[in-house]
Amino acid sequence: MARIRDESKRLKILAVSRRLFAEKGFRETSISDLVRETEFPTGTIYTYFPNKEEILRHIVDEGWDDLQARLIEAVSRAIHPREKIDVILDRFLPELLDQGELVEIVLSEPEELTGLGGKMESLTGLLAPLVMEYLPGRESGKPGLRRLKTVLAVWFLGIVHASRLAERINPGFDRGDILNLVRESVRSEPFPD
Amino acid sequence: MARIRDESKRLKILAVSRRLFAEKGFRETSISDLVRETEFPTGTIYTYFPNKEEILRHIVDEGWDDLQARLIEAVSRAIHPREKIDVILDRFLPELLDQGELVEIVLSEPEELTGLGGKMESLTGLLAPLVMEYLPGRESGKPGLRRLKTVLAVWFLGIVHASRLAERINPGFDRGDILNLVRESVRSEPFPD
Amino acid sequence: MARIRDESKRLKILAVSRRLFAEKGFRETSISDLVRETEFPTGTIYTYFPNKEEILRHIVDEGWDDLQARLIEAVSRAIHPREKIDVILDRFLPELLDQGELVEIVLSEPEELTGLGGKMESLTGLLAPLVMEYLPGRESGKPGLRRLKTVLAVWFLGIVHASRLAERINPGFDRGDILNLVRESVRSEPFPD
Amino acid sequence: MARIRDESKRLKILAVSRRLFAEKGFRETSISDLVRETEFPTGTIYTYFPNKEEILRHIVDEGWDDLQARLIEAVSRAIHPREKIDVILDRFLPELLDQGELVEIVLSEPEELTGLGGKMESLTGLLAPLVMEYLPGRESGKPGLRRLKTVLAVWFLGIVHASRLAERINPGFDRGDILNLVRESVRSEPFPD
DNA sequence: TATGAATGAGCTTTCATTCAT
DNA sequence: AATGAATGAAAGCTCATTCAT
Repeated sequence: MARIRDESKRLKILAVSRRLFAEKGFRETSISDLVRETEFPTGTIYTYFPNKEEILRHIVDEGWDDLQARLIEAVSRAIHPREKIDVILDRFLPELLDQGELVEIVLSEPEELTGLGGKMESLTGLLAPLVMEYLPGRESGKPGLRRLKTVLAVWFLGIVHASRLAERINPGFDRGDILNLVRESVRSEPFPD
Repeated sequence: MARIRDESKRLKILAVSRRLFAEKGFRETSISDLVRETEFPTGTIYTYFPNKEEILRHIVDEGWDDLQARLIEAVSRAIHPREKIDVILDRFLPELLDQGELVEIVLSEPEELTGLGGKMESLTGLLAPLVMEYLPGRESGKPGLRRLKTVLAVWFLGIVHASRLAERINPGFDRGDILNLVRESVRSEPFPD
Repeated sequence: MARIRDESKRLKILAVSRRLFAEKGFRETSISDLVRETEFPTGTIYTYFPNKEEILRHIVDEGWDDLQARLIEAVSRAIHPREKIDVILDRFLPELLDQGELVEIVLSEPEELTGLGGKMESLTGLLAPLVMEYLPGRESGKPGLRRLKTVLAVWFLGIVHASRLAERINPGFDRGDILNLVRESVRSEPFPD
Repeated sequence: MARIRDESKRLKILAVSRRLFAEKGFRETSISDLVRETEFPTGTIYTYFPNKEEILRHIVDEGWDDLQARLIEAVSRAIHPREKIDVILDRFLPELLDQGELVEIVLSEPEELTGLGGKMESLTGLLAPLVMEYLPGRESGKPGLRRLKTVLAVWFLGIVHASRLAERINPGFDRGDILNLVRESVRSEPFPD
């Protein structure tokens, strides 16, 4: 293996693959598609990645890690629970929905390749405490963890999938509508100063 | 006359394909997989369907039409807005989430093959008036159509996708949690007698 | 087998097949093409012909026999050598070139199926004596049989193939030009009263 | 660098294909026939040609171009009109008829694949001026271009087709007879010193 | 090290013919 | 007798990966 010097080639392979996997699908994209679009020889692709699946895994993992790292960084800078929620709604979510290709891939390709489940759990683990802290006390008390996980999953997947749909066809709403909906839903909860 | 077209064969091809498409994916399932599992010769598959894509389309369309027909029938029997919502929450939604294979396929395979967008629009068109009627008057008035479509899409896709996830991995919640969440969310809206 | 009653069906199968074999080629025409175009069920085709090759053979043989029979009939009615030649040039040849589909098939499909060689020999055997009789005495004597066969074959195949070409593409001449050429070539031979 | 493209493989594929296409026909020859006879794996065939049709096109085009190039070269070296005609009759024509496989293919396979029409027009365009120059003045003047094209086509196709026939069956004459016939016919035209 | 020709199992689909009804 | 569903071998072609150069 040895350290591969030309990082720009590696990134180009990832960028081209991400575009093609999102457009045509993973199975429908052949290595020779990548060869044509990157203008790298076949052998070069295999110098950077051991096989096609590994390219997909890197796209998803690096994309996700990047997104999550930025989320963590931004959240950690905020102090009040409310600020943290603001960061999630106003920075993380738009950034996430901007990654149309990544979203498309994660939603279409098999769990085994994308590890969507695990990623969602890791995200949930991150968000749950923040949300819990943010939620006002109620008579009936705060929701349990199980309920919280369910809410987060349904909303997260709903948002992401709806956004993907809005990018492919015209379902009568767009990404902005989705973001507004989420923001208003979250903030409509009565919040005690 | 020659042998008569055997509907049970057609159904077996559809059932086996649905299972395999859901388990392994459409592209990952080969015609010879279908041949092995149906125990029909290749030619027989092509007697009933002109090509592989058409099998998928039939699975999705017939499954969806069936689901929607039962929804329409049940809703039309209910009288009060609230009853109609009950029918959706207590009959349609569980039935939908019971169709794990169908859900898996519709969520994973390309829009061109499943027509998910169109199906969702048709469903939304059906549900929107019911929800509108059900919603209580508010000061700020009822939500606009655009907002309603967004809500319905996000919830629908979120529910369905979360349920699919719960079937594949263990994300800390199950289908029951999802159904409860939806029911309570909908019914928590203050409803005027 | 038994005698098949419906001659009109048999003829329709032959007519449709002749058209399709000429247009697309024998191998490129499938039995289901014939089924579609005749609007007969598959089984019916096989009631009239034992297999696809036999259809081709019947097209060629019946077409050729018919042509040749009319030639013989017309020639036998003529008395003088010159009249016989006239019949060939002015009746047989135009009739032959009118059978575009037949010509196309005989020229494109394999010898084994069309028996072109044998048919040409039979035609040559018929024409040679007529031409011999027609040819004027010369100092160097009349051509030998071998030479005559060669001439007849080259001319026959050249005429027929050129005519077929003129029907498919535009080579700068048409069937009329070919007929004129032949007539003038033959008649330019000085002919003693 | 990787292995270098092996021209000898390409030529072997062409040679084997030419033989099989001529013997059995294009449609009747399968890729696995080529695999068996070349002893190359399937993939290798497709390394050198994108599909079966393209193999045929290369056979026909390369064969024809070669023939025509040699004709042009030889004719351009001759000076007097008569010499040019001699070159055609004594070098080009025998060379052409020697290419039995090529002739067989060009005559049997569909125009769309062989481009016979176009090739004949190109040949005619080459020969017509030479013949025109060669032809003696006559009272009635020289033949028009249309007539000349017709003659050339009928003779060319007749010669070639008759030669092909003589190679397949025994029609009572051989290639030598055809060549003699042509030479004598052409030269019998009274030619002014 | 970088390359791209080589590989062959596997893909989807076709189709002439048969034969149960 | 008439039918058309059934058949399965064989078609043309693809493609992820390897490895000789």
